[in-house]
Amino acid sequence: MSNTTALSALLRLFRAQAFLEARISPMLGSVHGLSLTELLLLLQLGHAPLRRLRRVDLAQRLHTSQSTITRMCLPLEKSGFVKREADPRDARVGYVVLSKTGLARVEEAEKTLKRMAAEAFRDRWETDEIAMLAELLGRFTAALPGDIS
Amino acid sequence: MSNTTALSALLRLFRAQAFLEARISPMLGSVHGLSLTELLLLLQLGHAPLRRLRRVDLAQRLHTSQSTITRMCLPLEKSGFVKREADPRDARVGYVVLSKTGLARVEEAEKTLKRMAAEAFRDRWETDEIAMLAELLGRFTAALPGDIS
DNA sequence: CCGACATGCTTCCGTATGCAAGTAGTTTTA
DNA sequence: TAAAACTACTTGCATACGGAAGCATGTCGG
Repeated sequence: MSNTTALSALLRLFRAQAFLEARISPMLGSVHGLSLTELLLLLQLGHAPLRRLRRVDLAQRLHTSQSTITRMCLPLEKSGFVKREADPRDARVGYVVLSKTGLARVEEAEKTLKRMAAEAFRDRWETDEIAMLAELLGRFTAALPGDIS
Repeated sequence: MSNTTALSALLRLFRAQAFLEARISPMLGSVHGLSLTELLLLLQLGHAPLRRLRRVDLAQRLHTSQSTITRMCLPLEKSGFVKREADPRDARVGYVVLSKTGLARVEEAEKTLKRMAAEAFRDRWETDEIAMLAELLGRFTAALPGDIS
């Protein structure tokens, strides 16, 4: 039954994510002092026009809540990786802008992540199979804003 | 470059997981009163021999810490879904056993999850593509114990 | 023009989680 | 066989997160 296949794919997706996050997150933290979610936030900013996004758009792109964005940005501001910027047209919105140092940091961390991604696929994977996996996974969020890669 | 493809696949995996969890988890909670992680825990027990597992094995299968298992089991015990059982050979280990009511509940919730999985793949997916995705994702954790599905 | 509603963000509170330390029990080793 | 090392589990502490409420601002309809 196709339902069973769909369930298997879903369960394996959750399992693979937990497995990969458990391997990648500690390394990322020890090398660059960034959590995985922080890196994903900075990557979103790096790929956004003018390297800046509204907080509500960040929340949507990361599938998280606005309050999480608010709190995640505090240490990133203290570290100088992002800066706050107001919108002259609408006083409600607060942009999160990636700074120069933030850009440098995210590029370093992206290299590390790229290395670990290659490591995760090192055995048992052909190049076209990795591309196939990326294509299939991309279907879930291809229509949504914020598709890095 | 193959590194870039691997990075894309990894980023899309994280993104797809966040997207799907955001859709599935609230539904699961409102219908069955279970969080996604609780359901995954109960599913592990349901597929284990004698419907029971040591806490340390549960932690390994769910890629989480032992302390999380300890705390997650408390409300599940209160609800009567799981029971504690000692090992006569080794007084250190505490088995977590799925009860009758727990089995019934997990089977209901599994049906819901199966429906939502089918829903997630409803558009833009052929049956063999879903199977392909499941096969590819399974490679990450196929060698590890606790592969449901 | 102004009252009602909508939007963007922050704060408060409850919950979930990992890590380190602590406890109890088992295995290894000298 | 006794001390040391290891294992399974629990607890304390710090952190991360979501949802509801609150606040400021913007928009719409009469």
